[in-house]
Amino acid sequence: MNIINSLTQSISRALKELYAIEQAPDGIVLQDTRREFSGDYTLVVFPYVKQARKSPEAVAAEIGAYVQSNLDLVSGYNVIKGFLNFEVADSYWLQFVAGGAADTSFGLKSTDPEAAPVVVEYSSPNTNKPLHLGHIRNNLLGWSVSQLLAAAGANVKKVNLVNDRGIHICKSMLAWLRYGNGETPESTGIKGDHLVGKYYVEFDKHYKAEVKQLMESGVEEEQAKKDAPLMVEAQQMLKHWEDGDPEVRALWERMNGWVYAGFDETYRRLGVGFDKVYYESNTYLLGKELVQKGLDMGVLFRKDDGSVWCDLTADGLDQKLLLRRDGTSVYMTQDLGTALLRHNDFGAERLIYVVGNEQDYHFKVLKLILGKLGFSWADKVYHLSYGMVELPNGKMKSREGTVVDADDLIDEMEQTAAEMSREHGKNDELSADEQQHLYHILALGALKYFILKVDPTKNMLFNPAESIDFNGNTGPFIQYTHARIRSIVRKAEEGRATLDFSKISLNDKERAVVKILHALPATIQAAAEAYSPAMVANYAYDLAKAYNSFYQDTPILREEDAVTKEFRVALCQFVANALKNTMNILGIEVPERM
RNA sequence: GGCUCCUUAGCUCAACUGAAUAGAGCAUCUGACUACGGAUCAGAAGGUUGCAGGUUUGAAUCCUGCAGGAGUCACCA
Repeated sequence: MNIINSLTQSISRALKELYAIEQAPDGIVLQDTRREFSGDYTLVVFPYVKQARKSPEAVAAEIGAYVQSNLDLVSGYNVIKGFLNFEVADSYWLQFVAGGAADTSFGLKSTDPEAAPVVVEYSSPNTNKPLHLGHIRNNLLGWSVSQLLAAAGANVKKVNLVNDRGIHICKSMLAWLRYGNGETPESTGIKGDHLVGKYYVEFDKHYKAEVKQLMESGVEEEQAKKDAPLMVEAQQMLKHWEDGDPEVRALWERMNGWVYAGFDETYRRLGVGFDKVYYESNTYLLGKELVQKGLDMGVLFRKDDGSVWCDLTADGLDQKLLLRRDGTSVYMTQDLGTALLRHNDFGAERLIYVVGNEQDYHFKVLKLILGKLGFSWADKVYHLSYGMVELPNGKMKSREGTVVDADDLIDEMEQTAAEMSREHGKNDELSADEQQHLYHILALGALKYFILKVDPTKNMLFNPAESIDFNGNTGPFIQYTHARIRSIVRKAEEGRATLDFSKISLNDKERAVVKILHALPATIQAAAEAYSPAMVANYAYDLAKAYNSFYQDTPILREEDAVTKEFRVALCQFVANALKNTMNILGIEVPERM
């Protein structure tokens, strides 16, 4: 049994027997004893002193004595003010290592494929331009949270909702017709999504010129923006698209096809994927029936001009439009529809949307309206709201050319990784292909770790010039630690035997590593509850750091005592497995050598 | 302007639901290569946790006010 559960149960009994305090074991919080004090786990007794009617020192001493006499695994305790520090017997740690070292899935729960799934939507790109740094955070988070929830036992389904229709795509299409000269990804060698993005920019350029011209001839800015011939034509094209005009549809399919090929390539390089892909062109009409239902139920109302609204003023919000006066739907209408579709498709236990915090308001409203429409599962909708990625000079702005392109960034990372590897690496015997693969996983390890180690809810700063490092608290640091361990374990592989570790005594560095390993399952559980890959990333770093410190001044293969040596090799193996599993949750591969 | 979120070392980030002297990395300085892999390790220096109050035995964490920043408040998505 887990020592922490044993402790909290024993403490719970102690509180009851000594002071008649009813405190369930779950409610008792143990924290890791701070380094400067001796002990492994600490109970803060202040919350109980009032009821116990004794001094903090007395309460701590009495609980300590009770627990030690009732739990063999507690080898001692000490009291400092109101802090009761428990010492756990080495025998417990040794048994833990003996049992877990060879468990390649340590810390990971198995999933029941029959369980109601947790559906995670992420990525959800527009098809008019390539992916950039903001999308990278979204994709890495979406993938990692999916891995994390799966590691905590959830049956995860990853979905993508591609925004493949709308005025923005028509802009690219129109510009391509006008100025494209029949260019294709094949004819130009330009990746499909970038080619389409190029024409989106091209549209904007010519459109701006038209607006400027109109304004110079005396038209108001707002009117000019509506009247510019290119905009009028794009609107017409959208209408033709909605009417199913074969020519427009054919062009749309062709250009979207280029974009999908480009996206697939970027997804592949990022190492992310989906169980199901939805297309907005199939779902954008959904939701209208829901609006009708809402009208019938009386939770929505129609204004004189025919538009339909939901009144949320009672919830402290405004009125929200759900159907335009021409009867067409808006974003919210579609999202109501797709939520229902997804709920029906999966019978989901939870519907998670990985979407930036700029849409906090949207999701608040979405949940409210779903509730008003009578869907009991409205509270299963969870908006995983993440912070913006900022650049040193503020937000990314395509007009100012400050957008960090996803493909460019990966390219640069791979180049840097290659340079670093040639400088430091021990991979001369690798083939050219293997080296390329290594550079790739190091590059992505650095990038992914850099982004995922930050609390998802917080905005983060990304400095392209100097942000990504390969030393210190980085992905490659952890990858390096893994490679180094694997090197040791490979060398130790001959003549390994299962020996009885029970006579060993642990040194401080060993104990520190074992305690961190011991905390892995609880860490994954807590991280999953918080939807925070950052907690996993920080864990992996703590473990690697503690291991490196242990490694530095403790002989392993050089150790002469066979049992101690075998124990240390087992500990190495254990750490390697834990690093591999935690990095895998982050979507990061760990190499055998680097 | 209304609402929401944020502000921790020079910089980038930690600190689980309030707990002991607020921790890492980068940058700076000093040590460790006769190596189980130095992409490492050991150490130094660096803080009035934006400011002012309050609650509490105890506050970076909870409450109020203020300052600064971000987001949002579309018949865009």
